[in-house]
Amino acid sequence: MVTLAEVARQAGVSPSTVSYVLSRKRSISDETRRKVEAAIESLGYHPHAGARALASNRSNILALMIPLRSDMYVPVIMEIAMAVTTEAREFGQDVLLLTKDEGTAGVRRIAGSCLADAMIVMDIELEDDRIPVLRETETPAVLIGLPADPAGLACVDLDFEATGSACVEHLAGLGHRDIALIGEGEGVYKRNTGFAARTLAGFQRAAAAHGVRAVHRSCEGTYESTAGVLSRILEERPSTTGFVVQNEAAIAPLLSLLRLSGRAVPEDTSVVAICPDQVALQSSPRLTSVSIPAEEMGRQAVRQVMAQLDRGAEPHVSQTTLIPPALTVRDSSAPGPIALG
Amino acid sequence: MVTLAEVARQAGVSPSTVSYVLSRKRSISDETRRKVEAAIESLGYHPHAGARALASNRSNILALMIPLRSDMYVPVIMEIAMAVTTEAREFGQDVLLLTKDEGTAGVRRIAGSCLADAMIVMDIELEDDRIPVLRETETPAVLIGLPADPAGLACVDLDFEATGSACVEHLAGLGHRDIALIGEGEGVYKRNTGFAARTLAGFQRAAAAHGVRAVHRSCEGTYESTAGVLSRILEERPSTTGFVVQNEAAIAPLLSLLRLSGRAVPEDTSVVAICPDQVALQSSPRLTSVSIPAEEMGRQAVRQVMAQLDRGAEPHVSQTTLIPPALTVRDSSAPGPIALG
DNA sequence: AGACTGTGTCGAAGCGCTTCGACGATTGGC
DNA sequence: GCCAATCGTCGAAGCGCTTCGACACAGTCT
Repeated sequence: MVTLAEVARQAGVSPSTVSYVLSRKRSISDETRRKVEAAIESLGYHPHAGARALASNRSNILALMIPLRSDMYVPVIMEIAMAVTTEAREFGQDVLLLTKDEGTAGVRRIAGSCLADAMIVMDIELEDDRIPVLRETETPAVLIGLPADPAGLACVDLDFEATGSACVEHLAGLGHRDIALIGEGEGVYKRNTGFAARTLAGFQRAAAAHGVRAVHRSCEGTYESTAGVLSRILEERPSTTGFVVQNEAAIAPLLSLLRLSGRAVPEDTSVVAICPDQVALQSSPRLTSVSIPAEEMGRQAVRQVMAQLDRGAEPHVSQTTLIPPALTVRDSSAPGPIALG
Repeated sequence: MVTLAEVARQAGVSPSTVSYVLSRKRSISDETRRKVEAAIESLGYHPHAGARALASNRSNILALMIPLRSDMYVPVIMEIAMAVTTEAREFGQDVLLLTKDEGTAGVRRIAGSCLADAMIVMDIELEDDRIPVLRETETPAVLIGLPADPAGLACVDLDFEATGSACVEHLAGLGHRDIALIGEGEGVYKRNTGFAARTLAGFQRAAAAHGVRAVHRSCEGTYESTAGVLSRILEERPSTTGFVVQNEAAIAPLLSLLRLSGRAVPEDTSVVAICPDQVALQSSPRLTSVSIPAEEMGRQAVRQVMAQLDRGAEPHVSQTTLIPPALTVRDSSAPGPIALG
């Protein structure tokens, strides 16, 4: 182990000078800086992380809590994790991986041991029990997702309400007058993250604003469940020509069911999905979709958390960052009844 | 921040006694232990990670280096990462997430700063440049994958050679006399991890042993490339009735191409895949497959690395753990020409 | 010229923990 | 009942770093 003291000796300066060269917290003459940097280079010095954390009360570590097993599409989680890790390095931070199943005890452990300077928490539930602990321990934190009460905490998420609206607006703009939202399973609306409910709200608001008739059905995602949902919709509203799908698992079944029922996509029926680009591109036809901005969310989360750390004890301005949806038009949506006259 | 000293005061003992209660490195009377534990509990004490790392020269952190973006199936990487994290917690360790793109500099940084006690390195290339650095820095490490020269390093991987053999044996046992291996793209055989080459070796060895005619073609995984490979195989060896596929991307194309060419699976042609269970189960028909034992690999890697840490300076017995393949028979393989008489 | 203000550097204290040696208090052997 | 061994506890010395106050020196202003 090469220590700061050895660097100092080699450079012919005192240890504190080396420290100041590294931290830039005091001015250092060019000559001294050069000597010190040369010594660091030649010895291959790296500051001891533990010693640094102890003395400075900063570990330069961000804890990232992710779901252990998830209903969410795994590659999205992975992409967020990678974006967080990459962006964290830009700030000289490392990332500690925690699993959600450590729960509140995990949060307490990290906060109590000063293992990490801050936390980024994924898979946020509406009434997430980690949130009160985060508040109580005063851990700088960013949530990826939006809880019922985000007061005092920074959040980053896709603007699902705008997403719901955007899908409706796209379809309405194409002349569809009857549209349906095929959503997540029942449970997701109650229990979980609230994103589903927010999408629905945006969907309904935009439908009302554009004078479009809209129905919403939750769907378990299996082939059978999707078939049931679809046939019910078509029975009640045979004139339905536009579908918005927010359910990874239901996408493939929906497409093949539409085909089976003789409704060509996009000629007879338009489909807009809310899903990762990868899924939209793999489908046939390639889907018009609002993508899940995984990388953007990861980056934003890190930036927010670093901003919190930098501003230190200053007033806790917790902002919620809702990333505006980006709807990409592909091959699954086309003009509907009105436009066609 | 509650410190060990405060716990000591509250319990009416000296700080060192509290430390020994925690570390169990010296015997402590039951009464003292109880008092100390009560104090810890009531104060919600967690040892300061940095201070502990500094004093004990152990960070209780494992660094996990994973590919940033990968050709590999992302959920497999995720599953390994989750298994590593979960298993690490069993040993009281946390996991630091690094990306492969930090390369040798990343390894040096972690080793030099004592940020982690050991490394688990994924996505190992045959001549991986991180390996010499791992040796040179004497970082305890486990590789997930098998490099050309694993000397002095512990490795964990699926036994791909046995996997290749197992697939052949399954097909041969069903009476198939002409079989083909549809493998990864050209590049993978040269550049990369060597698993493809090992599978091929096992495939060929078993074919020879069982007197089965075997061909191997690499495949880029696109629909077109798969079509080309398949038609070439069927042209040269029209009697081919068994396929082994080691290429995520080629599975779906292969199945639909076989269907198009009028070869029913499994009635006319048997297919065995080497892929995650999830993929095998999603396909239609559900595929007979050798799964990628992601969780097992993650767990094993942690156990190995902890064993290295525990045995400390003792002779460096680096063992390579090859996980035996498990072939699960599903709906894509059935008796071939011989068995049918 | 003297008082003052910056600059650049140093010495020392201390962050919270582990661990070594020391030291009473028991205990056991004879 | 004495000596040695053992047990349970303590005090103190660091681990490698940051950071505060001090200080020497040079330049600026009356």
